[in-house]
Amino acid sequence: MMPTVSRYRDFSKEFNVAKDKADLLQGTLDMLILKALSLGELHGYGIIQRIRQLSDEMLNVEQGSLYPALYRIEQKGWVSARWDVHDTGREAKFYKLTRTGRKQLETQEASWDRLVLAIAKVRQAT
Amino acid sequence: MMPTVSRYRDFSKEFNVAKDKADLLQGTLDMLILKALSLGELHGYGIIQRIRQLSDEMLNVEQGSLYPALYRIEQKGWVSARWDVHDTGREAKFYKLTRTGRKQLETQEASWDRLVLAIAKVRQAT
DNA sequence: ATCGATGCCTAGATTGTCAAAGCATGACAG
DNA sequence: CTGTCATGCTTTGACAATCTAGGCATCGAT
Repeated sequence: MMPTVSRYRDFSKEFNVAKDKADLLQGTLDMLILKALSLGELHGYGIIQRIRQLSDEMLNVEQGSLYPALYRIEQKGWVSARWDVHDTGREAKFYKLTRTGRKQLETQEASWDRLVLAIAKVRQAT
Repeated sequence: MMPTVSRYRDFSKEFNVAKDKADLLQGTLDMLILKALSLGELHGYGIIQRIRQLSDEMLNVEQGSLYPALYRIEQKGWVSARWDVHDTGREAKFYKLTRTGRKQLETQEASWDRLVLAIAKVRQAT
């Protein structure tokens, strides 16, 4: 046993730069989108703004993250989409929570709560 | 040799024990490892057990996640490693938090708190 | 005329986690 | 003695989600 040389890939080039804005953790975006939509029908770009606003500018969802996520979520039947014109006269794709989506939101929130609790337990250890 | 697939089998399903096991979200593992090591020097396998125990069995870190993470973390200088023999007489690779690692733990904990807060803000919206 | 904000979409890269496998040793039951 | 199990480290490959960085189009204001 006891190998002398490690052969894991070398990530040492990375340098940790402090960012003022927090990157989303994988798995949280769906919940945020569903939550945003639970407050009412909304189009993609509006979802980004709503999440940013509700989080006091702490969460910034990139478009390149959002739209694929919306597609994914729609495929799963958690939201339904339709093109519509909104007050400004511009067209946009409006998303609406389905019943399944609302269920899913509850599930994901419960999951999130469990994770937060579990991590809190670890962190409070002395 | 290797008995079919049994080694990593999830016995909670077979024994019908509701584990409520949460999958780790990407980005949380480093913090958990650093936290575990902040309680004292430990080897890899022990880190897994410690995290599982501290989280009341809610968090289960796979070996295939842990060891690459440890390597990554060591490359960043957050931990130092040395081979040693422990009380059982077996060899193991012991990891120890460096000063940089302790700072990093604080940073990641602050980050985590910010994320949890931000998500809480979104979630409490009506 | 230009420019920023709005609005949607995509390709590619990155990255972390997991599943699964291999190897090795010690303890212990049979 | 032999087999099995828990311990212990390593590696490969798959996978999924996010981000970067573009593209396109419309609109209002300068």
